[in-house]
Amino acid sequence: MTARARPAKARVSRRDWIEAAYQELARAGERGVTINALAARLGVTKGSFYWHFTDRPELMRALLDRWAHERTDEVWGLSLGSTADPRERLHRIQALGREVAPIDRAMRLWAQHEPAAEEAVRHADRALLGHIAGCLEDLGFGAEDARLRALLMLRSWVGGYLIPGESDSGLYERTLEILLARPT
Amino acid sequence: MTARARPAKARVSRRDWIEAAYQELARAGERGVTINALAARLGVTKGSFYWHFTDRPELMRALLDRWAHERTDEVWGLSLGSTADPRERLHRIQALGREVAPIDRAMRLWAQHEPAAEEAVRHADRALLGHIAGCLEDLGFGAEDARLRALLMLRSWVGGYLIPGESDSGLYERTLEILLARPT
DNA sequence: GCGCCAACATACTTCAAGGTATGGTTTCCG
DNA sequence: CGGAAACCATACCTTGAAGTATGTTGGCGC
Repeated sequence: MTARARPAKARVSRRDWIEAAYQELARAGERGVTINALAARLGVTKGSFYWHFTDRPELMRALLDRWAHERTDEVWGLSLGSTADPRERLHRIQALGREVAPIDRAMRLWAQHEPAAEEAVRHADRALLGHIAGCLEDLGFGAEDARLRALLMLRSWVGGYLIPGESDSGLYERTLEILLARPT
Repeated sequence: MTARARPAKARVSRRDWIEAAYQELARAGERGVTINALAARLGVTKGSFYWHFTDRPELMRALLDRWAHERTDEVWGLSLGSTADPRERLHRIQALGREVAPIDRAMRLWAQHEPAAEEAVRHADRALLGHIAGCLEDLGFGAEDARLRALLMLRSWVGGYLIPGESDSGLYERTLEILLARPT
């Protein structure tokens, strides 16, 4: 136990910086990740930061890595260790989505003006869409139709980030009903 | 025709500033709307800006107004002057969506960190959702179901802003099919 | 033809954020 | 114990954008 508490003499590791930045990214977006704010939060000054990192871009790259790995693990955890029932798996995806909403939203907003972040989101989405489409195929949808409905599910999901005010409880349930409705 | 060209001696009106800012907002987002950039684009300097406006927030409020009115007119134009066929009207909504995508996206991104913009988007969405739901009711959906499907349509629509890479042609057609599918 | 004022130019200040330079302190290791 | 390396504080520089203060000009009224 190598001194995890820090109330006394600060001493902050590189990982601590990345964690704090990650939290701040999820909370206030990319532009909210400022060196001074993080330093204050960690109880140190910029001197510490520029010891562990050469510049801000390096920190931001580390955040991309951290998110990519976390997201990979999450989708991985969805694939195994779960029921074989496709509907149940889709519900778990939605539940996961609600959990990771803050950081997911921050990443997607960041990706709007940062090619590296865009690439990370693109990559993560490819995996997630594949997983969703897999569930839909297990439910009997054709490959192309499954891909389309998976994309529609993702779009309606992240679309909520950009629509203020609306927060109908039980919306996800009924959304899933519609997306799983067979063409008559 | 009061001298619309400006290659010679600049002379820029307040409306010109708002127009240029509006273009730049749609192109590069809210943070892309800088005084100097607009001045260069208009062939003048900041001195002109601070003549017509007291500060930047005033310009941004003007942009909110301009967008709100434009959006109102658009939704208005959808209501009248159109076919009575609800499906056709939904198609026109989608077509309109493609047209206004840049400024719509910029507004929604801006609304993420600006309460005034959020309120404007909220208000515009309320009207648009009402209109879409109206079309769906005309197609025989119940009021609550229509509201839900309208929201789903809007979400899937704006969700595309935050999902990189995907741009399936003919996606809107098939999306509408799914959203209009009756529960079996 | 003269003044005057709207409309702009120029040069300056301010502020926040990233980044640098350098010196001080703690820790560990021989 | 002594010093080197890790770790951090302090003070400073730089940049870009907003905002200010004041000089300058073109055109219109009369």
